[in-house]
Amino acid sequence: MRQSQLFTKTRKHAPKDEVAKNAQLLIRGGFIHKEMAGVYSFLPLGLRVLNKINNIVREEMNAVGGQELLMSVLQSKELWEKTGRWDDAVVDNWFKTKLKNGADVGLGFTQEEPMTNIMRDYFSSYNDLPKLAYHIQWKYRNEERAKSGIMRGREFLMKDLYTFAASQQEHERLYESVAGAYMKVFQRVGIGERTYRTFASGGVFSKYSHEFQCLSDIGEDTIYVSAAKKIAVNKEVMNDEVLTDLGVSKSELEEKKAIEVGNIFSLGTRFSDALGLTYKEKDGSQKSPIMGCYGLGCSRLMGALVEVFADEKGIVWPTEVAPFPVHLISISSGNADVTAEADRLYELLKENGVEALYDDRDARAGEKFADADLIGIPMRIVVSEKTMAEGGVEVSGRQNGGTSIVSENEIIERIRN
RNA sequence: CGGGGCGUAGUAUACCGGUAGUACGCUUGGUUUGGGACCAAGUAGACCGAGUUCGAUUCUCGGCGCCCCGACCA
Repeated sequence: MRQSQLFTKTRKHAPKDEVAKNAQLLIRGGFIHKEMAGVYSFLPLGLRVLNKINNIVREEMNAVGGQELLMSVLQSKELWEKTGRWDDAVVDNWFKTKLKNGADVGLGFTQEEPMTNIMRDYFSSYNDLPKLAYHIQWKYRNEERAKSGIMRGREFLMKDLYTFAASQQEHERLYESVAGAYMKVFQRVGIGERTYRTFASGGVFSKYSHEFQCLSDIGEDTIYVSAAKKIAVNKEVMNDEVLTDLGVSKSELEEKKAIEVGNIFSLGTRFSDALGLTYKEKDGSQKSPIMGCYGLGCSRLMGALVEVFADEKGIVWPTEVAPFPVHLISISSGNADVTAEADRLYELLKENGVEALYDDRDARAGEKFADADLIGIPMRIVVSEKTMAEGGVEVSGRQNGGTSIVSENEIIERIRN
């Protein structure tokens, strides 16, 4: 994409109504636009990042057998009354409204109920189990206090997967399988090393749930971590009993702040029972499937990546989620030969399937470099009089900054590695 | 929801009870051209409402909005 055509522009100053680093940098770079507290629109660059994250999540969910669907945001009151979750006294962050005919509807804050209800139409036999289904959908939660940019909003994009198993053993196998897929997602987006599967409060149907906590000083959660054992415990559930369960002593654990980027739960038969989701066992008996639910905040993860990787110059995107893999910059200084050469390279990249953000703007070098640093694309290719004289293009990495002159023949090869 | 803070051009900021200045941006012209150039001329602003006052952007009250700390976070 030609940067001159991009409708967004960068800004030198962060808006004064944002303190969170992720929001400041994402707004300055033209990735997001604030609509109101806790509500952001995703602009072309931001949407590209979000889609890259979604696709990684999608690939890993598919890899463990997840089937994607898309459930509605509008939710009927009747369904949620069956599980007792319509009541404001039970769930206080519903956004609710009414249809023209007066019927109550809510904007989905999660989808256990509709997912379970959908499966009623299709589950009939033990042969139908196990099943894993997920969607990536906007969630609406009327938070009393939105904060931290896109990390805790009232509207946010979340992947939620649900598993249906015929036995506890099968459920546990699915649970571990999805947990493994989560770690793969976090590895692919570059935070695998610093993300811990963390013991957290389980709710009614299991002793613990697991959170995926990414170490960061700006995190809202406090966890206790053993880097050696790769174990972590949320402060919420930290007590002697938990330590015994995990086989660690308090002295091995270090207190850290962390961002919750995922949370997985065993649900037992709470939802299948309440909504009448059953199947026939071999012996002809009617049984309720055992469920699990697995949330991963895609938009929050995007914010977390900014928080974790950004430096004083701007965002540093991990390669897999960068809006473009390559930032091509022409420093033409009015020299038409340089522009022609950069245009040609842009076309060459395109022909080879490499999507580049091409800074073809009529601007000075300093401005282009500063913008490139802010936008945070991992690989930079510069075409200028200097590089033409040296018979190549200049390649540098956003993270390490080291530059080298590379011949055009080599460049495609290099990008692919 | 308790506590605190803040609303001034597109953005960031300043001053002031007598209608607002600076920087960036943007427009025009010129000189520049590898790390946010320079000169010149332009452009554009007091959240809303009420009150006090001769006069309110400034003071008071209310509303709305935003941020932070805490609580909450299925």
